[in-house]
Amino acid sequence: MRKSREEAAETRRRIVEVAAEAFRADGIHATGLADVMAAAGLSHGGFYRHFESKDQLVAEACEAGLADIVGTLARAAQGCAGEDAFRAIVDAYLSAGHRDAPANGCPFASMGSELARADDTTRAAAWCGLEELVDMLAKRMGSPEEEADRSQAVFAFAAMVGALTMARIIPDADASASLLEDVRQHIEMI
Amino acid sequence: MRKSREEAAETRRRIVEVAAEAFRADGIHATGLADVMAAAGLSHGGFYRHFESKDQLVAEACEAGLADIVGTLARAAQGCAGEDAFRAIVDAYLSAGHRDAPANGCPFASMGSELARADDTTRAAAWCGLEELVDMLAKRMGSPEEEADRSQAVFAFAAMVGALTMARIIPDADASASLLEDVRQHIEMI
DNA sequence: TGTACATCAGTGAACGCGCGTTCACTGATGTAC
DNA sequence: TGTACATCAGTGAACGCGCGTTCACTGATGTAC
Repeated sequence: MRKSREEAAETRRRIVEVAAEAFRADGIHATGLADVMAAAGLSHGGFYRHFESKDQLVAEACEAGLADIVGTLARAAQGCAGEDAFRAIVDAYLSAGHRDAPANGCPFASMGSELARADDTTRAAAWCGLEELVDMLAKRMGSPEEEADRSQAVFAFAAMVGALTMARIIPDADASASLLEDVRQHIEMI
Repeated sequence: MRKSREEAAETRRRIVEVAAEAFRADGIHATGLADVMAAAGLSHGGFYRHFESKDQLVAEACEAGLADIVGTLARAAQGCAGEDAFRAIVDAYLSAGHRDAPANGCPFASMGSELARADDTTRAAAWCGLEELVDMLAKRMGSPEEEADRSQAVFAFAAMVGALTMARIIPDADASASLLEDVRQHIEMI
């Protein structure tokens, strides 16, 4: 039953991808390795041929989820220049679509409080992703000073993460939507 | 071994209090009922004399945690008037002390992503607490229009929740502190 | 007020279940000659 | 290029453990007369 090296690498990649979705959809703790392996079309016994532990998978899945949202937001800004690009990113992040599809969205909003308790490797990966996201926003702010751009980008991103997290908690659809809209408008006035 | 009605009510109150701390410290999923009951000085078998399910405890603990942070922030603002009171609340929320003591802090920051997956009762309780926190901030903003105050308070609180969540994820102490400081300064310029 | 009995807060053991992890096994792949 | 053998990706069953929940039991509290 041995698979070729390329097939094995593809399997590993698929496990990380599936895990990145499952952890964001259901939470890290609530997602079992058997769930992940089944979603990848494998029996769970083979997990340890690819990873040392669940923690290692969490770290890699976190990294993958961050690369995912970085890509999604970059695509949302494509074709827009300067502040329009900034607005496009904020709009995409604070959209009902993003709120309702955590599995493909921002790991900070979908697993933020679990990441705070994750091990050093995972938190380092999360930090690295945060820097990418902040840089991405900062480059599209266009104020005179670079330092000010970065600081504003941090502020904007914090508001985005908090708003999306709370929009998912609020059980009332209208209240959830108007929270997103409130925060969107204020960020775009920065 | 039966206890008096008052003793039983006190026991119940203690279980909720202890759970509110444990869930915020370690997460909802990672905290077992046996842990909670042991921390309350009880064997875990007696849990169902007081609650129908873990979910019910989660809802009540969420409510208790929110009342906790509302009280803490109100106390922080005591003796300050108008915008000084607003600033005092923001400072307390975005402090290193709050970051390093999640067990007694804001449930949105410590369990935000888990609350998004909680049942309707818990999410309703969380929403209710959110309204209280936003009102509390709004009343201390002092702009001409009440509507504008509320909208700014929502924005400020979203940034506070996002900032604290990320400050807990970032493994580097300096970077964590400067994120809090960045966001604090921007909120106080609103 | 005193007595008889029902109630029920809390104990401690047990339930079935799913968790992360391990392991013997399989057979196709990769390697050495 | 062909053959012999080592490697190892994936299977499926099992490990010990902790989970949420249930239950028989205890004895002090509350209630009815």
